[in-house]
Amino acid sequence: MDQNSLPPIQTTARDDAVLKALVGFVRAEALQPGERLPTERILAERLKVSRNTVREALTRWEGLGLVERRQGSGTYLKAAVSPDMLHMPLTLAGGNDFTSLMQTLEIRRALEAEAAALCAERASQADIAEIARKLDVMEQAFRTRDGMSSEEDWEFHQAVYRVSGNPLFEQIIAAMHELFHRFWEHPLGVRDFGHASFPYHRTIYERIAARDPQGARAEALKLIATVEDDLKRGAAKLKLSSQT
Amino acid sequence: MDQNSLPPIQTTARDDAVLKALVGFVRAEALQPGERLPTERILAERLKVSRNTVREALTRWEGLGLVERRQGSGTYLKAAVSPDMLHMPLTLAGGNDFTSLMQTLEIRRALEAEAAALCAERASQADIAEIARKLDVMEQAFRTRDGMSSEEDWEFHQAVYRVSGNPLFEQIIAAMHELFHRFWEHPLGVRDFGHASFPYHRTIYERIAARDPQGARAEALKLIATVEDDLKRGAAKLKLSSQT
DNA sequence: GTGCAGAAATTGGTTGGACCATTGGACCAC
DNA sequence: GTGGTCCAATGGTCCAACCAATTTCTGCAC
Repeated sequence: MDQNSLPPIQTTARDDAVLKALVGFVRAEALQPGERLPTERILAERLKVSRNTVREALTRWEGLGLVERRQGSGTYLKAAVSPDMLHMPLTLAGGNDFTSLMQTLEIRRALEAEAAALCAERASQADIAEIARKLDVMEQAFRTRDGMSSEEDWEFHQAVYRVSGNPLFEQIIAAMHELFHRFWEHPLGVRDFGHASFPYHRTIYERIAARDPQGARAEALKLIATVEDDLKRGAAKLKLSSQT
Repeated sequence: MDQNSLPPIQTTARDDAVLKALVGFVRAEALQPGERLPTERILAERLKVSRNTVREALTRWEGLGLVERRQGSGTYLKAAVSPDMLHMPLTLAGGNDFTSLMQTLEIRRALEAEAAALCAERASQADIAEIARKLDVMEQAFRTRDGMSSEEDWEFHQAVYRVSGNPLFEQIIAAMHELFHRFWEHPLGVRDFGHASFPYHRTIYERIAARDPQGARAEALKLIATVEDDLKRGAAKLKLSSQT
């Protein structure tokens, strides 16, 4: 017998129903991220459920990053919602040690290479100009501040992800970026972290502008490789200093 | 001044505290996935908080897939927890249409290529033998059932992810696989879906066994390309049939 | 009128207690 | 054994109140 031919039935799902109603409300009112949604008390009254149930539902959304609650102020939409949303909560074991950073970098290498390749395939002239702009800003910041242009660097990469035409790239990387933010800032005490990766930003851009997916992929791989080297150098230095 | 040197204080964070206490409990009791954790009432009493607060905390964990609640039975651990867990909830807009599947495939292509390359770098002799075993099972299933060896196919890929040495690959892909499970089974009505990708499983294995990261990466890219072609064919067929 | 301190209303966070719905085991009749 | 009934345990929901943070309003001094 096919296991799937007799799925478990669904009897009650109050808070799920609340969330579905809320999705409908957001769409009906065309709420944008940042806007405030009705208070818990009003929702409870309108939906004819207890405030407690509303709170459980909102807690779910908060956990998924869809909504932000501010005591005394209200509950605010943080991201666009749609009826056919798919949730993919990932919980990664491991803290901010060398291994975890390395593993994160491997994921980033995978996504970065693919995003650069897709970007080279799909970028319009306007997209290419936009990326060029971000690159200029980044290089400017790099020269004036001599490195540590992490904010502008991030914007350049974000632009590449966006132009790739696949929002999943940006979402996944953004989630990781937020998690490891502190460490991208001061990773293991290596002062010139990311210095070596600088020239590859331009080469990636050039391959994208030349509509060369394979080339863009290769340059992206090189960029991440330099970051990995930096990381290894930092780890080695740490190990050395801890032995003294 | 460094923004991070003065983090906002935590006046109230009851449910977070509950979760932290729960992490401690799980570790202290060495609870394994599948085991039951204390009832909400007991937790509330022990932690000196209201049962409602406990429920909100558990709702968070449930949303993250860490825990499963069964009414009348109890709350069960669904995944390993650790103090330095990192949560990365992703919500993907768009349903199970062609575009979404295509975007998912692009992510998979990125990760698959990288995982195969890492696998080729790091696999031990035992690992290679394990992958060979999965490959044999898959090819066997393919021959006897003439295609549609999705379960065994999945196990082969999982083995590659595992041997890559980076658990993040397996986690991310597993989450996506679960989401799109129904569609990997019967994607857009294409009966021989995945047929064309069959030979590349062996070529990937061969490149891994030969310790050839670049080759493994290239073969993995080819494999996903065939799946993408299948998907496009299916979409075209659908479009055609909807026009009649 | 303007500015500002303090009161008041609003809103999410927490509490305690109650009841409902489901589960799973114990027990019993057949 | 099979099938039923009962019962205690457990998660799900509800209510009413209060706490804490925030926002808004009010009224006074100038």
